[in-house]
Amino acid sequence: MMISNTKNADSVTSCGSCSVRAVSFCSAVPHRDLGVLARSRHQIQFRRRETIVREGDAAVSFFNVTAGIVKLYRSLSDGRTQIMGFRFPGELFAIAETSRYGTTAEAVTDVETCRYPRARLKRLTSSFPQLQAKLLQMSYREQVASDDHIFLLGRKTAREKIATFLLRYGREACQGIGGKGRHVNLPMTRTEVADFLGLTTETVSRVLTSLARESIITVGVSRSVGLIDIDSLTRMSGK
Amino acid sequence: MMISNTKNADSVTSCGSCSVRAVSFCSAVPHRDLGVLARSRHQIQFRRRETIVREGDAAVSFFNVTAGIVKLYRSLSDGRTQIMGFRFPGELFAIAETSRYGTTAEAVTDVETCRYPRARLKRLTSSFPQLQAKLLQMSYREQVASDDHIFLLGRKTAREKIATFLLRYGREACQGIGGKGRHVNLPMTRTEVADFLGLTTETVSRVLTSLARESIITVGVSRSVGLIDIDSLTRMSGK
DNA sequence: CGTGATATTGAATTGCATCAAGCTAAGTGG
DNA sequence: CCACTTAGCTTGATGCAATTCAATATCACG
Repeated sequence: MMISNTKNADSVTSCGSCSVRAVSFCSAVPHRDLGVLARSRHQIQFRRRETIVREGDAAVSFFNVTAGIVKLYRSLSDGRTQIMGFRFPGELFAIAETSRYGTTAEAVTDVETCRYPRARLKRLTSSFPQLQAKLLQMSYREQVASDDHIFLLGRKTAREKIATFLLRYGREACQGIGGKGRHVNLPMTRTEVADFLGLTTETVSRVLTSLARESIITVGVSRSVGLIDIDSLTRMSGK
Repeated sequence: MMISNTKNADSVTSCGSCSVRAVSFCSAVPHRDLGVLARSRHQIQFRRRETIVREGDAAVSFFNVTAGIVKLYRSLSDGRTQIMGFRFPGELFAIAETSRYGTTAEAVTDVETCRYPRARLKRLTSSFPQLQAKLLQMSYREQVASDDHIFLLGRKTAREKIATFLLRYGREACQGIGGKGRHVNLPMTRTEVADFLGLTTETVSRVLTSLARESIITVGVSRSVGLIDIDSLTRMSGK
């Protein structure tokens, strides 16, 4: 069994040939300076279910996702858990300038990241002023996503929540997978979907089977969902 | 009756003597360059209930609150409304780099703002690199607040929501008002509280009277609330 | 092929919403 | 300055969407 959290020589990628560079914050670093960036980061992998950073711990690193999906969440001692959001390849997490991490980050799938010391960030942004503009842009985009999520949690019904989720994350999570682009393999469990949408697993399950009975979706094995009637889903997503 | 939305000569403030400068984004502009900033902005007032920007409109300006409170919200055609957050003096809104405003902004109290053309922002940030760092810091702080709100909406009960709100916004909204620092005059209506917390006005009212019966708070006239047993409130806020 | 983790389904419960009055306070115009 | 008006707030009765509790079913994996 492979030990995780270790650099795996096979998978070390140079920044120049990185698959997420185009969409990631590193796109703000000029090509000829990528060496500076590469020297600042460690490439770290995590296996599904592994905790990457823990809410409340001293915030020493920030991360860039290069492969896989990360969830950011908070839990109460009584077990109530809310997932604030997911991070996909090219997205950053644990970057807010606070002394302690504000959320726990956990690998939803096997994940590859670049880890940077936060202390290095100041030096990087002063070396590459574009970087700050890029970080700001990414932060604003996150804010828009948070506002969407706030509306969903505060005012949408279970059906609307699920419809929104299937359209929004189904697509994002599995671009390029499945026939006709409307068959998605959800990477997250029912519990994770529920903890994201402010529901229970039972309710998620019930809504999915009810949508399937109405032939709006199909529910297959291993978290595959077919989006049959996207128009209905869109209408019921409450937009 | 005064016409709103007009510059009122009496209340024009120079940036140098602005009451919110210390805490606002303009603190990143050196004192000797405040003239540049002042020439970029219009000071605009809004009366309680006035809409400042409308969701979906072309995003031409961003605003800095200098007095009063602004709410940011989205509505569905069926009337469901969710307030994403409030903006207090020194805070920015409508600044995310999108072509259209993502939320409606409305004055909760009489409000004074500085309005800037978005087109000017690029020039300002390139003139004052500190500004970008400040904007990023403010954006991250907002993100933390959004995460708090997401948890509240997704996982807290009505009582926990109200307790959290009273502690968090009661204090913030009325610093310096009232005896012993624990008597707050909520500036927002029950409907606004409800639309912020994902509840109905009736539930807000019921929870408040129930907390009053338990002598945890007192509910007075004109939205004044006395926080009697702050420890109980803190415990029940679900932190 | 068995075992633990995930997912579904059913029945009962409940927290909050909805519907429906009434009440209170703050304006507003006479 | 007072009666009228209306927006805002409270309270009560009832309904229902989603949770909770409890089995069972199915999948993934060694």
